[in-house]
Amino acid sequence: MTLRRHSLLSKNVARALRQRLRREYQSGGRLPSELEIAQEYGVSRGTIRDALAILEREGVIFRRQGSGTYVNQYALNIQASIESAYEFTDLIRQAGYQAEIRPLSVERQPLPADIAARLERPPDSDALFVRKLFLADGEPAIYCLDVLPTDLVREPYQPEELHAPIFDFMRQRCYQTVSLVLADIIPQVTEGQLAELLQSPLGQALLQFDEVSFNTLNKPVLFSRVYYRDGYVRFSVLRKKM
Amino acid sequence: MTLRRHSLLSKNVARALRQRLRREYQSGGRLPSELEIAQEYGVSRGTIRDALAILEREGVIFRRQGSGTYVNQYALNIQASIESAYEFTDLIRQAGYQAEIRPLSVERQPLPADIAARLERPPDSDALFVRKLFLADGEPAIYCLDVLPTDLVREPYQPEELHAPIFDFMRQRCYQTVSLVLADIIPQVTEGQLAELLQSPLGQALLQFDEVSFNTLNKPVLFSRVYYRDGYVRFSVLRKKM
DNA sequence: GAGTGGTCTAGACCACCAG
DNA sequence: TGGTGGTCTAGACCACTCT
Repeated sequence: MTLRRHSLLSKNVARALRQRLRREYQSGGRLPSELEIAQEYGVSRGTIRDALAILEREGVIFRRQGSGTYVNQYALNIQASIESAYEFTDLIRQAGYQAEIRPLSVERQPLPADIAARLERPPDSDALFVRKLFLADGEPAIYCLDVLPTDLVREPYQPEELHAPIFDFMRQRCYQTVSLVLADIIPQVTEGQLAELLQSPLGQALLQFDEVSFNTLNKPVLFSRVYYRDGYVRFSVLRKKM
Repeated sequence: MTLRRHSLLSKNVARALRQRLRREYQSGGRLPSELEIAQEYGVSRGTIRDALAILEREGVIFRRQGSGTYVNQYALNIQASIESAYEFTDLIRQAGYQAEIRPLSVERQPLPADIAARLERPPDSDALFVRKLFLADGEPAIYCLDVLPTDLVREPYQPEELHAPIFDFMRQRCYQTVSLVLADIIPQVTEGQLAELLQSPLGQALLQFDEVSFNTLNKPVLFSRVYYRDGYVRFSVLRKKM
């Protein structure tokens, strides 16, 4: 069994500090010095700095050399950080709505050329096309098309399994773990079928994400095209100046 | 004078490695072990790990415990990483176009309530409204409105100075350094004035960024609303699974 | 079992900020 | 001038991967 110590001391401290910030520093303020925190948690200063680095990357704190470590009260309330790959249902719930999945279809089709190229597969090779709709308080909020090359599937499965999150399916039936997602952000306008599916008026703006997912060996294993209706889910980005 | 050593050893190594990757690892591959790299550069393993951590955050490499450090050839060619705050002209140039700035207007107006709230200012307090257009190969690509509270301006200035990047103006005339930008990503449709300005047909999709910039003390100092025409600049996001 | 990355420690010196 | 964060070192042990 994995020991608690390994791989988690700094992360544990980061988690503890994060909770403490939400409790005691809602309106900002300065943290104790790194040395004090280190002594308080009984770890070395380096470990504390690792923990603080995690929180700094999240934007939750910022540091000023010679002065101290401060809390960023604004970053505590970001709706959906674009850098974390959440499940869609989590996204919807975090935005304050009741989440629901509506499976639409599962088909086997040949890969169109553009998707084949991004998956580094020969064109017209066989793939699973899985279409799903995600509802927020009963209203369509997210439409998702997943394209999975058929030859990756290693185990037999029930069709219903494709209604669950695709990453779970890939782990269990393809032995593929996704570790990285490269997404293109594309503004889009509702038209044609999309209007019906999302019950969105023609000409309304949407956010389209074209995503390629890579496994731990950095090979592309999944293409996804996702449409977000504005209003239900909104993304925030934290840009740091260097 | 600041010594070369301080604050830069790991960043220097990161830069050197980044260049080396672009030269020698365009199609992926495995790096030497951390110990070997450390000896090669004559630094400790900890410093190498700091450097590799920078590259890993950029997505340029990924590591597999017990196996090695590998190059991610896909992340090398991202057009515009959404997490770095570039100048607009850089964005356009990186996309392969000739960049040009066209100043539109500078006005003093009272702050509307929604922007005032995000800047934590009283409504109707005075602010500078700076409007600019950025062209790619002569075609409108980005429209930008900057809203700067007037009381932040500390030094007299020439109107032309507001044609330069706003962050430069803030540093020089307001003594304000922006260290963090919080952006909301909003899909939008061309309409009204925007169509004329961007010379974009009505009903075309745009990307709108609503940004609040914070200074080093984490106080909001600038609101910006930016519209990107799709096609000229496209954003990519790298999502890491944890 | 040998080699890799992941984590942690203890100590040092530096640049920066504030009183 | 004392305290803070920023950086670097040398060494240790661990879990994981590969063969």
